[in-house]
Amino acid sequence: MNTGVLDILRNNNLSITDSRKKILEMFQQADGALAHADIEKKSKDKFDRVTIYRTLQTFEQKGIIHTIPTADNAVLYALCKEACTQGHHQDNHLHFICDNCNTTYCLNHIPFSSIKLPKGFTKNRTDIIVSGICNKCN
Amino acid sequence: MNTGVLDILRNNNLSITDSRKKILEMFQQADGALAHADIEKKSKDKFDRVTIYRTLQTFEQKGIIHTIPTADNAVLYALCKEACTQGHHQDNHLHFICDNCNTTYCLNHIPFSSIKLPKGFTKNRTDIIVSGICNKCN
DNA sequence: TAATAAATGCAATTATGTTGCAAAAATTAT
DNA sequence: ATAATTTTTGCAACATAATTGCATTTATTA
Repeated sequence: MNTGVLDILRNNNLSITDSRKKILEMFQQADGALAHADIEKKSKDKFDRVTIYRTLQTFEQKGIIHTIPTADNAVLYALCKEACTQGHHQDNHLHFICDNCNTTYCLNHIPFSSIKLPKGFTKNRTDIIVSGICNKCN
Repeated sequence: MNTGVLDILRNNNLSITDSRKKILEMFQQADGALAHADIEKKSKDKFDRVTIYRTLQTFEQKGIIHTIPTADNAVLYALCKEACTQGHHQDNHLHFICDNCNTTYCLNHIPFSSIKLPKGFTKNRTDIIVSGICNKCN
């Protein structure tokens, strides 16, 4: 458990601190996406709000986590499963948000055909967000 | 121009007010997506911020506009092209956001294969957001 | 045109995110 | 192992975004 977390931090040249370890563990255990607010709630009176913002930002820059856009103005973060490098995320997979329990799943294994854009458009990042009811709520 | 706006409001059982007319017109003229902030800027010292919030909310509920999730926590709104009814949006089309000029395009005509979810998952809404450089900036 | 219903604008409040800086912790060099 | 250096944290202050209640204004209906 803890070993993976330490490795991730070391591999990314990040100082090993309490907050980084704890927040990374949360993502591993969540097995889904977390919002800033979720982390704040789960780590009751542990870390400052600012620390959480900065930690998420650092993780995102390093390619440890990626953002998932949602329609309701709440940015979600999830662990990058594939090989992301600093500034170049490769998480072009599918995200599913349950309208009922609000859990966000990363459905890495679901394929989707690559999207052809009109002439003159260059693709950088693709986000597919499907919402509906998940298997637990159905 | 104005006729269409009035029809839309009437068809949705909405009182015809100045702000609703103006904001609807903005969407029609924009031919793309608008953020709350865009509307606030375009309608200089005309409507209260709160009115804009409430108008957008009303339009969204009625199925006149829909939200477009973005990675940078800025919710965008655009006119619904297809037949949306209250609470049931059908805007399962593609959105393209230019990383350079920030314009958001609704690429209705681009097809994409429908996405098959794992067993137990029910699909309600699909959002595909592609970001990159648009034809004007390329 | 009067009565009723709905929408607006203002003020106050809450939530969300950012910045600078001193204290604390982690890394490194000795 | 300890001291010097660098990085991170937490606090305070600030800035922005969004929500709520209520009185006034505007639109709809009778």
